[in-house]
Amino acid sequence: MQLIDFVKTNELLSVLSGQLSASLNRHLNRKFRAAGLAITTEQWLVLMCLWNRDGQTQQALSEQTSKDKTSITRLLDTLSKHGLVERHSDPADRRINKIHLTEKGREMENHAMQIVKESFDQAVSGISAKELLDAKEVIVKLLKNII
Amino acid sequence: MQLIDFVKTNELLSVLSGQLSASLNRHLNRKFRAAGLAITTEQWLVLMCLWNRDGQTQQALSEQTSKDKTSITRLLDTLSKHGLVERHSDPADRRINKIHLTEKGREMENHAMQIVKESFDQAVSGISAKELLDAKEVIVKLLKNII
DNA sequence: GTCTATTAGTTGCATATACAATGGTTGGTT
DNA sequence: AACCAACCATTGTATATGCAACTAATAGAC
Repeated sequence: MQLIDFVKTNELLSVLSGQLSASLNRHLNRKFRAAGLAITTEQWLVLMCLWNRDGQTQQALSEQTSKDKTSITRLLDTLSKHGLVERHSDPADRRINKIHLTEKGREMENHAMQIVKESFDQAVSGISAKELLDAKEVIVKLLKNII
Repeated sequence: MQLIDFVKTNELLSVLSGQLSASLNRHLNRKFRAAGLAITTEQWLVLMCLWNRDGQTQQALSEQTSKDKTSITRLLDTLSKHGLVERHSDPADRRINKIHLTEKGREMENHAMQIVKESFDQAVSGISAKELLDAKEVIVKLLKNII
């Protein structure tokens, strides 16, 4: 079998998942922008961790988001530049930064999550809960295989 | 229902798909590097289009890969810098660049596709063909919903 | 107590991505 | 022929990402 055929018939799933991820990101980014929210999907993911529990370390954010700690450093640079979070050095362990939402960052939660919900509802329309659950399980299996 | 709970229970699929895509990319990038192949997953996707049919326009590559044409311009800048492709201006329509593989770019096909196959086999191990097919169909439905 | 290993975070470098605006080119309309 | 709309590609700007190498601080071994 030609390798190119192998890809055409089988491997598309990984390409498809990339396109799905990119499409979802683009879609949500445009929704945020259209709503006047100056955040990206990636920033939203970090903010969501903080809305869930404020004052986490960069390491913890890195683990929850599955992003490299370098990416977290720079995402927080941007969020900080935009006045949504602040780094507070921990006096008990000076290696650590505790990341805290600003008032502006806290206020953004409801609006942002409303946009996300609308975007999600649109994405899953016409797809049954069982289909979504099954797909989710397959994705989790795939993820475990390539850790 | 708190929006944060909504995310925890339902919306994870889009976050998961992002993590799957990022993980697959990282995994394949590392495999390429370990094999001494100086390409990225994104570059491989473009090269695969050209291995399938050489001499395509940037517009065509943009459509096949679902990437912005700007991204294609810059991916081709990199591929060209690395000596894997060449832009040939079309004399019949000078707006168009026809993208051609170099010898080096052509030679890379078998090795790269072998790496991809290994990576794919690892990712799908223990997952049935039906599960993969079903998941693929759900992904396609999601994609259609957010075009 | 000192030395070493580990941990947290940052910086340098390369790559990838998108949107907006721009430069040329072509083709259809009049 | 002149004009305008549509099209292809590029550039400017901002963001995101990862790996390697680094600094600083803590924890553990002896």
